[in-house]
Amino acid sequence: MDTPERNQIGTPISKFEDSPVFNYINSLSPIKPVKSIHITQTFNPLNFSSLPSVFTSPHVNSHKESRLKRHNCSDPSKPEFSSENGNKVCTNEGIGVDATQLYDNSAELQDNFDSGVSDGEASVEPSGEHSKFAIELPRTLKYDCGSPVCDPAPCCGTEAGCMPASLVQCGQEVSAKGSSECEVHLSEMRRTDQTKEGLECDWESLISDGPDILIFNSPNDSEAFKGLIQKSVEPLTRFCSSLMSQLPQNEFNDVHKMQIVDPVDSGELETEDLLAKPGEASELEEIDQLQNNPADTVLYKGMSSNASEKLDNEVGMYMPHGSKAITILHRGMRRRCLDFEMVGARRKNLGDGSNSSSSMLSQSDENIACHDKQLVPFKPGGDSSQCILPGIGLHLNALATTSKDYKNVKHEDLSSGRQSYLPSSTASLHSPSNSQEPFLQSLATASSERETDHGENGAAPVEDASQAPAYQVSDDFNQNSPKKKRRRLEHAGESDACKRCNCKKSKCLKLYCECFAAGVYCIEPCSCQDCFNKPIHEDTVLATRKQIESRNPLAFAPKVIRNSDSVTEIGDESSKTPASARHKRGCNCKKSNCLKKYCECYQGGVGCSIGCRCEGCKNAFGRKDGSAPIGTEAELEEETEACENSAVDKVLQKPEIQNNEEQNPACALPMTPLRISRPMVPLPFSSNVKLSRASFITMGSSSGLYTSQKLGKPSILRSVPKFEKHFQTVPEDEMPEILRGNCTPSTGVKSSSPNSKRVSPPQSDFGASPSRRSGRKLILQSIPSFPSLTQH
DNA sequence: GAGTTTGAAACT
DNA sequence: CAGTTTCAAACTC
Repeated sequence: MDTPERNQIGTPISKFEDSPVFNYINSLSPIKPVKSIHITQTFNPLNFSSLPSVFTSPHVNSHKESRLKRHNCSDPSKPEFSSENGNKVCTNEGIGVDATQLYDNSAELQDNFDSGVSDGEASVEPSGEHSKFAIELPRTLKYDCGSPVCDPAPCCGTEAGCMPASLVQCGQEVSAKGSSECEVHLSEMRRTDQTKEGLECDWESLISDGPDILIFNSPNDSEAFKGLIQKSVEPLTRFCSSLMSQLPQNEFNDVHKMQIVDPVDSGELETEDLLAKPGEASELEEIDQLQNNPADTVLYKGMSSNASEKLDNEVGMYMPHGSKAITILHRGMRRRCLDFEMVGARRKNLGDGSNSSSSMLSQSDENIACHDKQLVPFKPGGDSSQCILPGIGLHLNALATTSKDYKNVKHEDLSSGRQSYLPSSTASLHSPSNSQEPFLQSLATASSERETDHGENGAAPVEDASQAPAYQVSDDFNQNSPKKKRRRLEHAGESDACKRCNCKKSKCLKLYCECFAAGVYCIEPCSCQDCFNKPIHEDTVLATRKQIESRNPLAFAPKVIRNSDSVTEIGDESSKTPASARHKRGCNCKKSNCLKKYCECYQGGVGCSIGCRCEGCKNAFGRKDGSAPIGTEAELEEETEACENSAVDKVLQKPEIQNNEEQNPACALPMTPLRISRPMVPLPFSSNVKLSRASFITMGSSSGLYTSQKLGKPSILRSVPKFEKHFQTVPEDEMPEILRGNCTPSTGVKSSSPNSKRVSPPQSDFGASPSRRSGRKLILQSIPSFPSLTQH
């Protein structure tokens, strides 16, 4: 494919169509067309516009679904287009026509990429717009990845933790399939949310069936990375991806270096610089750097030679960034869903793993496991959610809110992660990474070294990472009794990703089980009996989840929605409820006065709202009547109450939490990347309930994420600040989204969900309230980063 | 560690 | 939709 096609890439689509090559390609396997379509979509700015829709969640899903169907019907000629493809196309919406046109191009591009090494060049050649676009995406991704912690951390020995979502997914997908397919899968995964169960099946089948070797085929790691990125971003076209792959790599490399040298500032500066210089020049510079930095090239690109083994490592290296970016988009979904789904995928891959290098799989698994473990904590919260993140469920939220002791959380996450065998890396990824960030930061230096090593020596890093946490793990193991667990949770941050349940009759397949509710698998530390919430019973878990979600679409959604302070200020309810965040459904406390953890609001560190049906509410975070103290007041109250109650934990922990939240916008805003991701992610999971909320994350799911960012020290996260702004705004959005989707009658979620009653109040408030509007505006603004890319 | 309390989740 | 039961966490001793 070295032929003229490359040159053509940059040329207008029309030319492609006319070109014989185009026709030839069309005649070729249908598969390519699909991918191409996918890619094309990514290019089209409209696609980005579609992203927002994704944010909307439930009702959005419905839209997408309808669209998908339409597309599918429209493209009967292309049997190859599975529902998945259709979905993809649909997501692009307005793009439809363009997609078809680009379709061919994309195919060509793919061929070129496949051919090999030339990718980057080819991608570069394309017109400035595309290239810029591609570049921007990577940047955005970086931002998303955002939290410096996450990025660096992954690189660090802790990779397991960091790698998480992106790696997990990428690793799984990549390992199992090819980068190209990974893209498809990612899109599918997104879609799955949107699409219905049927689609899920397809997705799974694809994963399982997917060529194991695509990765190997990929000329270099960059492609795999690209794939990941693309997956995350769908909108990117292949050549764009190629550009991204190069640029991102460079950037990433630089970032890593910067981080290593000066973890704190370097990251941000770079990101800023990149942002400031979106132009081609920057790209060229980056490219030049890559070329000039043999080491980097070796790390990222060099893989091609030794490939399989190194790929994993490299992928891990890359993935964090790409994955993060992706995660940002998909975080919400991934947290939980990823945990479960991904696990399944991974299993399949493992099962099939025999073909590809076992070593790679094992490594990826380890990484994933680590991530999962981290995630487990959560939150899912993201990162997965993730633990995603801490995923996003209560855990995630709690994590976000309670990010009490980052260190503690980290320990738990890590320990739990290691101990537990969590397959779901994706969901947890987000959250986990975040949660771990602090910890990672502490390890930063070591990690940085590891990264470098890692890039060079794939396997070693992983082992190191595993080892590093080991000591922590031991601690956790020592504490198995419920009380100990409790203490752990309390100290570590209750919510943190590692939730440990003690279920005896529910088999951990009901929302009674915190682990299950958080979208994470139970792990060793759990004292549950007859536990089915394990990867082994993935099918059962998924089925149960679906069932529960069918009853209540929001069942796995984060229970606590946090609004930014600004929003609260603006918001109508917010005025009433000082708390920055609100419990999704509201509590129903009657005896605890909302002063104990029996109260979900209190547990989540949020004030009670109108939606609460509690009696005698004295929630320190904010009373139902709105008298609740805001900010300092709340803290004071808490402290006083804590003193009264002699709840030492409360005094120590909660105040911190509040402080964290308020002080750190990111923290305050559950929105951390995870949440943002959530919105971005197609809640559509509806079909795949799994993905839907998980936020992880939280962090849902990806709960861990929140904490990480919040907790994350500025130094590491510095690069993040900008993101935080976006996120902050986003968080607001998130609430609205959740609420919207659920609340708005149109969404239908409400109707379906038993909780709709409870939910509705807050929703209505948000919807009507100006605050909410502001939230949207913010969202739009915040989102721009993505759109900006599209604009080109 | 055992027992009690509590409120969400699940069921009818 | 309301009421009841089940469940597991939170809490107390």
